[in-house]
Amino acid sequence: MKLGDGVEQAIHSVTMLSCLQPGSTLSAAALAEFHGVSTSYLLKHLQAMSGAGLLEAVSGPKGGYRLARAPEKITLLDIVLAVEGPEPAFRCNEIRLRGPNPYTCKPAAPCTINVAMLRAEQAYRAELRRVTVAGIIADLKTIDGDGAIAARTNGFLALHERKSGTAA
Amino acid sequence: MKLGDGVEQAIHSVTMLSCLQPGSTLSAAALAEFHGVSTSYLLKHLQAMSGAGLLEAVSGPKGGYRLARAPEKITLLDIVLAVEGPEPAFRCNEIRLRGPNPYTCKPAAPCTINVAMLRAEQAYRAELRRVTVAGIIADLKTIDGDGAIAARTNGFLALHERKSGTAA
DNA sequence: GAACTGTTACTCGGATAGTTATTGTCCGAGTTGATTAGG
DNA sequence: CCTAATCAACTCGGACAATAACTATCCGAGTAACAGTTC
Repeated sequence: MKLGDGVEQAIHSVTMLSCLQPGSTLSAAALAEFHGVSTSYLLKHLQAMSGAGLLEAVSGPKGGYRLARAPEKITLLDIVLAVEGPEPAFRCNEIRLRGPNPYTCKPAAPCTINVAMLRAEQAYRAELRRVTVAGIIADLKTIDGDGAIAARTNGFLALHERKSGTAA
Repeated sequence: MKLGDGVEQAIHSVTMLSCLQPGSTLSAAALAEFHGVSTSYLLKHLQAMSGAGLLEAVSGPKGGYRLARAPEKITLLDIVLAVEGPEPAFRCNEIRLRGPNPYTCKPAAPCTINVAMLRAEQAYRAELRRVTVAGIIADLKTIDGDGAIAARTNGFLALHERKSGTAA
């Protein structure tokens, strides 16, 4: 039961990408520099999210990443599944069927333990599905009373945002 | 987001231990043989649960493991935490504080992302807390119409159960 | 001066090593039961 | 025949390798901007 560190990087990156103006992009190098993490490793997760349809990648100079959907349409679950993979955390190996005396044929009876674990994980995912990137930004603004966080983000974006005229 | 295979083994072992009569024990070797897994590796998790206060270990010949509490008092969450460790799956490394322009001092504002992830994990744990070992057995009996599963378990227990007169 | 073309530099993308956590295994300490000698 | 000490075997407990996953990195393919050239 451990999530990789890449999940945090991915969520923060998406959060930051949601702060820039429509059509603009931000390079992976800038995102990595802002968060103080490895550029190449962050790229790995950005690519995963790009493949999952969460982000759009723009090649060439003045290129970078940009959100493929509105922040209201991106949930934490989308990000976690894109980075960590869609398979559930608990996978039943059916060890009850192994051993010296396996069931002759019992395909109809599901493993009760597997059902319980999957139900718990569905609750976990449902909770993550309730949180959107837009909601995170809203909560952040509520906390950021003096605007220090927003000022820092905007200051960095002013230097690295790519207002390429490719779209809109 | 992946749980170790040991969790499944641990839950199945606890479920089986709950089927034997009060005071009796079952050796780790028997549990491993029944489930067709490595004995030494299963021991590792049985020890963890013993240290967590879920199981009681009896040394010497005719020894083995036995439940330390009633099946109604043991939840899936207890087992998962004992095996996988109590630390949460998502740990915030505060990467927002890193980078070229960290906050000068902002300890009061919590990381919104961390809060959301932890809340989801609490939902996950709450769901696991609702499921007790006794409940699993009850559900199993409901499914096991012809009694094939119970017959197999009882047959194995008749051979390997240790009705040591150590306790009650 | 404007348009076209070639170059160039910058981007993402996937394939490649290093490190850590998980899985699997082994041997030693402790304890109980049986055995055996003595009363 | 009963009792007690001794022996032995079986158990759990923690320390030790092998494997897989995660982390970090490098180089190549592609693309858009820029500079130079030509009309």
